[in-house]
Amino acid sequence: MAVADFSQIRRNEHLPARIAAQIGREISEGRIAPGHKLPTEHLLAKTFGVSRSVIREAIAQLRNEGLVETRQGVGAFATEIDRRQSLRIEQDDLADRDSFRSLFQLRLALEVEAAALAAVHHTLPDLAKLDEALAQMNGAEKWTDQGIVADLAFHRFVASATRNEYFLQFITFIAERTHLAINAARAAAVLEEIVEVTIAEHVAIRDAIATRDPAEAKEAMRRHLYGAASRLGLKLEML
Amino acid sequence: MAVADFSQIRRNEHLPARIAAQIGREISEGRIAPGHKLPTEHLLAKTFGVSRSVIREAIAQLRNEGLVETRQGVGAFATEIDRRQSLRIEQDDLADRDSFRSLFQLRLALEVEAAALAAVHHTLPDLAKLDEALAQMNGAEKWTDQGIVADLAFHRFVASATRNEYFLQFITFIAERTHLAINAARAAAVLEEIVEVTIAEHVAIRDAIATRDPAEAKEAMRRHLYGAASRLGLKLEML
DNA sequence: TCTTGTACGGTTGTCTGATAACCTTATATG
DNA sequence: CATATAAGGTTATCAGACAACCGTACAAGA
Repeated sequence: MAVADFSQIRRNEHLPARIAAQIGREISEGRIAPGHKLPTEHLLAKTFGVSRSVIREAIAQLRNEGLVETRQGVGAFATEIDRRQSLRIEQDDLADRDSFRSLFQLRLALEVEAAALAAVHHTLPDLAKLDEALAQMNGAEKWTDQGIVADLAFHRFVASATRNEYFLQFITFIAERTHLAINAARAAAVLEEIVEVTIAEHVAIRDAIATRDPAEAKEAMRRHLYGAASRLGLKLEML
Repeated sequence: MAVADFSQIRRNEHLPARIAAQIGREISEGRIAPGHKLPTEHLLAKTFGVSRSVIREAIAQLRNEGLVETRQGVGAFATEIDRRQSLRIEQDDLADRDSFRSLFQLRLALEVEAAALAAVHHTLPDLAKLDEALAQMNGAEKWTDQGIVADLAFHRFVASATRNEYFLQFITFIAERTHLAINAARAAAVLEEIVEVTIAEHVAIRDAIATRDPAEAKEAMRRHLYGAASRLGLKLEML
């Protein structure tokens, strides 16, 4: 684990990223209202005590996120809300237990529906992939990340079997975020329990999908995610 | 309508955005594999025929998306998939009917669950906001965007009443994307039908939430979104 | 008085060149 | 063989200049 610790040392964030984060916060917390103009690049450079090109790189980042739009000769403006082009999940936010639970609750909604869609749309190669992931879970040694990798793969294959690209993107993204957050919390004891107990739950999901039973697939996925949340000490709502 | 047409003229995209899009495509289409190194800034500047600072701004954008990570003195690398920090929905993709239906199906899963959570967690001010949005729907003149604005507000308030920040962010984002796509398709005739027919459906959602009945809230939201999809000519799956 | 054209000042977009900081590899030394 | 140093290459930041664009003010003409 010592080597892993060193690899987790965080490189300092570059100036443009830090400045973009600050300006982004000003905008998302309402201190710069939508449609309003940002200070000029020259003034921002003086204010932050950096060169203008650092400011330009920061604004390029914000522009890419859709938080800011620039007009040559005029200035940079905070956009109206509906111009935002991406959804971000800040990993640091997930260190907060309530935020983590909130994301897990949202993941539940998506994955339960995905299980039902997979029950309808899966193909034989999809089933083979699920079986492969199950086999990797069975072979996973304790105290390693291998069980988690197999778990992520299982969920990714379920999402892929929906034949819906957005379910695949969203579920893969959210599942990875939640697992990264679990890793960061270093709940090593929880990892072991997850690996052992959830194999049966994953098998139940696989079997419900294979028998093309959407209601049972939903139920199996629900049981699995509630179980996972419970093992993580999270209290989800079953509605 | 003529004035509106003129306001839609599109500004040329700046060089860094265009270059970031090209490099991003190379990465997402697998021609630059995860973990592999990009050409140096100097070489990219020569290849694209631009200055190095344009390249740096492009890379800053890609870095912000998590597609690329840079190491000073070494180079820029395409990231492993799990380092991607945001979910994007490209508006152009939603011009494709199947993609639009896929996103709508995902929206269904989220909004149905949100209605149930709102039934449990809403407050009196939440109900007042829902009523306000309903009043705006009633007052909306045909052939304007006002009905859509009220509809978006209604869904945003439902999501807010879940008391779950991620439901709020995700639902707001997806609802706006779908409405922008509808606008872009200029289905003016459909707009009128949406505004008139769906008020009753929204009222049913509001009432189920107010009576704290999660199952009924789910059912009401389901009927609303299936109805909306049907009016848009989309065939969703009810599972 | 109203409309059109021009000038001016300010701001963003891009370019050029330089140095700092970092990383990797090769070579020298004990 | 292990450690230290040098060299070369690359990114990160800085500074300055000019191009392109925009908004406003003012002048000229109808």
